[in-house]
Amino acid sequence: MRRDIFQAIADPTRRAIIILIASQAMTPNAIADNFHITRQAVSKHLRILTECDLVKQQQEGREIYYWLEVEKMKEIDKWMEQFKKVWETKFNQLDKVLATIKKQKK
Amino acid sequence: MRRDIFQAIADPTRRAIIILIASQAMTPNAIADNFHITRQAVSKHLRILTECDLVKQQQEGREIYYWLEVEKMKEIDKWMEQFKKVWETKFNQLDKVLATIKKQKK
DNA sequence: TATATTTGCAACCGAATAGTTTCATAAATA
DNA sequence: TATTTATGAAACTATTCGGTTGCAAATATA
Repeated sequence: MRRDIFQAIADPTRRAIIILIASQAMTPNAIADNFHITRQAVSKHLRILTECDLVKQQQEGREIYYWLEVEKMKEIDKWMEQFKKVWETKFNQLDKVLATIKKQKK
Repeated sequence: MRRDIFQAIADPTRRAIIILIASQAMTPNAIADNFHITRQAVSKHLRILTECDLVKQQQEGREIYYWLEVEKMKEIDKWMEQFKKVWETKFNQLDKVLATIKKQKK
């Protein structure tokens, strides 16, 4: 059972949930109201998101509030940084790539 | 068959391939040398990456060079931007979240 | 206390995933 | 020309995924 943030954000429903609870904590029922899937399916998504620490929860009576651990989202941003270098220096433009191919063929 | 960039980067091998060909174009054989899977498996990953326009290819004789379309990676960065607002304003700190929960319960 | 609400968990199911082996094709080379 | 090399596609397989229904447990309410 692979369980990392990249696999977590792969599913479009989970991405929508993430956005939904990014600015306010919500219960599973309230979250499920926004989708055409069962509350249990939402619960499973929340479990996956919780397992990779993207989401935190706190019980209030019989309700459980879930919210996004925005800090954890930074890990994706961190992974992205290595590409920013490439696209900022514009090293990887098509013509440069083709030049590299020519060079490799020699 | 869902085929989007988020699903594409979900697989760790594909993420490694992406990094590998980010700065230089490579052939499937050369890419496969870096992993403990068959060349055919790499080919399948390249097809998935190509199908969502993350990777481009150009044939040179009997070799085919693959490289990362860095421009396309910006779409991930674009999606991330909505969270940057949240973590920059530090609105989503734990204490604030808990305050929101309390408020909702009233 | 009896009932309603909120939730997570387990079992099940069809589809997708990531890998394999086998094969066909096209280009380079002996 | 015959052979080697580089590649993609097809068929197959075990596992994972995203959903469902049904159920049990805990809390709130009538």
